[in-house]
Amino acid sequence: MFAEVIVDVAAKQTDKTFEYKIPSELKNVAVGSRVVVPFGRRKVQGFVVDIHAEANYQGELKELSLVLDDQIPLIPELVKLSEVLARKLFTYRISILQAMLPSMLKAGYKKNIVPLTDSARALPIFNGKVIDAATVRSNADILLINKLLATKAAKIDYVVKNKASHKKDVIYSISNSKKDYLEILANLRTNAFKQKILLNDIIENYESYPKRQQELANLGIKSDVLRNAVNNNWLQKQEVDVYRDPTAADMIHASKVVQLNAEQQAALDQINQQIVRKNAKTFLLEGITGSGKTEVYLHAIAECLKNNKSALMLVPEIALTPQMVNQVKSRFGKDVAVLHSALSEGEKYDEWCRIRNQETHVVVGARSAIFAPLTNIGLIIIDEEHEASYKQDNTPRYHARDVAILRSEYNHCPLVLGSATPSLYSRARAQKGVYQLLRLNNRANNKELPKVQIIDLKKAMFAGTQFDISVDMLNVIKKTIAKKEQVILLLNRRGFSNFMLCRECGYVLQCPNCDISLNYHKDINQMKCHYCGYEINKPYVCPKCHSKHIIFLGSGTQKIQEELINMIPNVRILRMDIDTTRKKGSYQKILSAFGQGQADILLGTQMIAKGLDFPNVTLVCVVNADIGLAVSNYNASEKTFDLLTQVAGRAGRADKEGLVLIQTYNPDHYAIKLASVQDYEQFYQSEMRYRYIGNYPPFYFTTLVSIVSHNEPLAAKQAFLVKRLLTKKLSQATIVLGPTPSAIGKINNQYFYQILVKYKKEPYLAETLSYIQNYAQDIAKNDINVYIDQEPENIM
DNA sequence: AGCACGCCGACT
DNA sequence: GTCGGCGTGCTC
Ligand SMILES: [Zn+2]
Ligand SMILES: [Zn+2]
Repeated sequence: MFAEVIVDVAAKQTDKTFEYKIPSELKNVAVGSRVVVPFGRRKVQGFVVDIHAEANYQGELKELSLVLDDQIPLIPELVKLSEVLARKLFTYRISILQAMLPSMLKAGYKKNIVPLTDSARALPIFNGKVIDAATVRSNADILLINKLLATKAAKIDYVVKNKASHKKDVIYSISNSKKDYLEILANLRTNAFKQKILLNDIIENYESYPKRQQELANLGIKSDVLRNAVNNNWLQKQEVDVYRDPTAADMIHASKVVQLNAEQQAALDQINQQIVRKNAKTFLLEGITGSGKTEVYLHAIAECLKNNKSALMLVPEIALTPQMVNQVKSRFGKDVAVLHSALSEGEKYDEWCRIRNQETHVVVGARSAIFAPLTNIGLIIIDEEHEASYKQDNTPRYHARDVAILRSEYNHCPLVLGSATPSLYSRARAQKGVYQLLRLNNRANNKELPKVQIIDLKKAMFAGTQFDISVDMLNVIKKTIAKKEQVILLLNRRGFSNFMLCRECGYVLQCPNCDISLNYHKDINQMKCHYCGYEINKPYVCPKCHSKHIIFLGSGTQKIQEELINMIPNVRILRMDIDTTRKKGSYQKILSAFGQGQADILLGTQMIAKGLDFPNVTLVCVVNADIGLAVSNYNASEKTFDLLTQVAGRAGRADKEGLVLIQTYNPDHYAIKLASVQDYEQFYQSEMRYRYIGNYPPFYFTTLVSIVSHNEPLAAKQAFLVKRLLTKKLSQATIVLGPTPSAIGKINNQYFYQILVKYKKEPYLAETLSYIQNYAQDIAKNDINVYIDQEPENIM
């Protein structure tokens, strides 16, 4: 038998299958197996994507070296999907396969240098042992090793390291009868206290064996006693795999099923019908904040399980809170797996294994969970489908929604896209009938909508010395805190955080590799580049003029925090932005501290718009609703509307009236006006008009072509050639914009030139783009790369 | 991506 | 004569 293998070498030239002979001693080789194969001089990891009886390749065939897992990691659906996605996204198939699997299944590579002769072994560098090639650093050593290799006194061993391992627990089981143990106990020496404890436990808790080593240790039985017990055949020692379960300790109470209202029930009926009929239909569930979308999801999942099918639910990373997870687990218990970036690598791998071994049938997770190895899927849900985080912002640049559609087609199951503020893309598709629109117009528990007040900053008086918080806003904040109620304060700004400025010469500390300033990271006391990862120690004098008068400009939230502390005596503030949430789990920590009333104000960037509902929050303040609008991105209005609608939903509960204050310089802008009355449908109408006039999505599809080189003139020249090619090959109606140099000049010493293609129908686009990628490879050989991003999030 | 091979200039 | 720099080509 012969296997077609995709090798773990991400390059254009190796982006194809390589054929290998399957040696008869390798059992369990199947489509989807993770294997080690010889590849040229070295060994690499690979994935079997096809198996056939006859050899296709004309030349000499090598054999597969090794199969790496007991359970075949890739299900056939994903093997097939990887091919489709690689083609659609213009990336290497191996990159897609890696993205589909937990990072634990990524190979590590090592080169060992093995001495072959006695004289070589005797050299101090070997000291009789094999050494790692990476440890050979000095010129003298490199020279020596090269000599040895040339004279065959040493050789290089290429090793593929498999990280995947299960946590092992040691358990002790019993094989004698209770009577036997009583006899053993009777014959023990009088001073064998620990052995007596052990035997008494065996006799008293006979049924609860086998026991884990830890449990026995808790009784005071140490390993020496256990070793003795094993030697005497009282106990048998075994190693078993256990799953690292981060939530094992949490007691989750079964919750009772909530009765749906008529509107929810009607939506559910539509979804259930398609689950039963096994129809790959896409629904857009448009439900205002508080309309109970989650309940509909949970009911649909229950229907799915009832039909012996599994269900996949995606939630934005930031909304994947313990509360959210518990809500699902309380309904479906152990049948739920959670794939979450806050888990450790091992925990992620174990959750993934539980899914792969079909031990759970409900998967909840963020973007990458769309590749969960679930079989027999009966329903896919994407909650808050408008969230930009569903699009991965590095290669492979897939959108979870697009992948979901492919998986729903493969599994013949419905897909539910849910949102209070659907993306215009999805809403427009629902309009055209491509998706079926389901609407929830009522708040499920009849909560009042909060009152929204817009503060016109053109006329407002500012409190304090900074021009950010108006007197009106400050007064309401003070009043709310005085009533012992809580406030959420949102700064609508991407985290421009701490950079170094010299007060003497005005120098801003920049990354040497990128045209962008370095950020100060308090936790590691270093300056770091967000684009290339470059790091240096925090300077104490200006690197340019050596003046000591350097300052580290705080983030916007930090400034406001300081101001509020000045203006409101004894105020307690929790700040939440990229600076305070960099550490794992800190995001949750801040939220729960605020929930427990440890602060009066939760101050933060966009990330506070999601997550928990705080019953004691009666005031939500948006400091600046305009920053989002000012960004010259075609979807700035949509993003602002989404954000405002979402935060407005945070204020007020059934018993206390909520108030939302929005400060803006554009009080008449439709995004702000309509968000204040939570009128999504009207916003949709207005925004569609704007998009139509501007030739923007969803009236056009977009593709961003980036031409990248270390050599700026080369990048520019090639970009113009690409543009000419595109204009020539694509149809008249298609708009080709650019090339323009990217906003940040260079990133990691590479220059980016971008071309935007807008099209309605372009049958030759894929062909043309792949032609361009090949052409770039041929013409400029080394230093030109062409990256393609379908439906980019940020365009001009 | 690595890794080797080969060609050429520079240096014992 | 040999070391090492880089351009070129291949990996089943
Ligand atoms: Zn200076
Ligand atoms: Zn950088």
